[in-house]
Amino acid sequence: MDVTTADGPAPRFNAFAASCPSRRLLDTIGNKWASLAIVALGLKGPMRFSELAARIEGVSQKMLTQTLRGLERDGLLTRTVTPSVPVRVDYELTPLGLSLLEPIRHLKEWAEAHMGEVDRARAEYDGAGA
Amino acid sequence: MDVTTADGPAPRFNAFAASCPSRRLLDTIGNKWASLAIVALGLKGPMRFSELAARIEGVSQKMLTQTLRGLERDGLLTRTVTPSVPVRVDYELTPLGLSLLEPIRHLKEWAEAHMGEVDRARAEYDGAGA
DNA sequence: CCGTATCCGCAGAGATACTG
DNA sequence: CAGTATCTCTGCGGATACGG
Repeated sequence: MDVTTADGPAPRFNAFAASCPSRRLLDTIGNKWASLAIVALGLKGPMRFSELAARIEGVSQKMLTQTLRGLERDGLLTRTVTPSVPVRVDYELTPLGLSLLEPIRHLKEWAEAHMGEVDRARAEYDGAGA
Repeated sequence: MDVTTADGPAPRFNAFAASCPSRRLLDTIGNKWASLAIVALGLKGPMRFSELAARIEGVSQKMLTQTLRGLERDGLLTRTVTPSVPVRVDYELTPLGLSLLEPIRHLKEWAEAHMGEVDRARAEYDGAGA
């Protein structure tokens, strides 16, 4: 989709432009359902479609399918279809997907440690404004 | 949207629901321009509005203003207005904002290390599909 | 120089119903 | 059970013009 940047031989990574890998990563894990799916699979191991749907609770079939497809495409998880009478599909993190749990954990830790401050700052800001 | 989690004593953080702090954090740093602004300020120290606009390059005034306001509201940066003849406004990360650079750095490192694999997986997936 | 206000277009999220 | 297809509608994001 991104044809904006010509086609340089990926000279450096520190670009602030859209071609930066970090930006693309944020598009993935910054996505509401994608991060939840990754964390869910990371905590519980392989899961079926309906398990994930129940676990995340709030996601629609469409969004879940779309999200999982994207993650599969990115090589973060595998999709295994067992053609039994009721079809069974299992999703499992690849090593690559598992490795992504680490930075996500750091994010989570920061959130748990500091979101209280953010809430306070927000309340104060809103209060002062009003 | 049930209000069951109205004001509990923050029992656990592992919720997959929207009330989880991690989710809210993702809303912030998952935002295209917010992360770039934070990283820019982290690398270069205090910056003026126009500096940021030039640095990020691609952001509109509206989006930049909106983003910076949001980050200010969250206590991640400070906004200092110097009422000179042409108004001068400086933005600077707070300690809280600086601390956020750490998990972001982890993300960046993962991206630089693994986005190549993601690209390959994506190419293979697309190729096999077609 | 910095910011606000307004309008508009479009991608994406959700609900629903159907197929294998 | 898992997934696709279709429709609608919100609201983000961009361009523009104006104010302090």
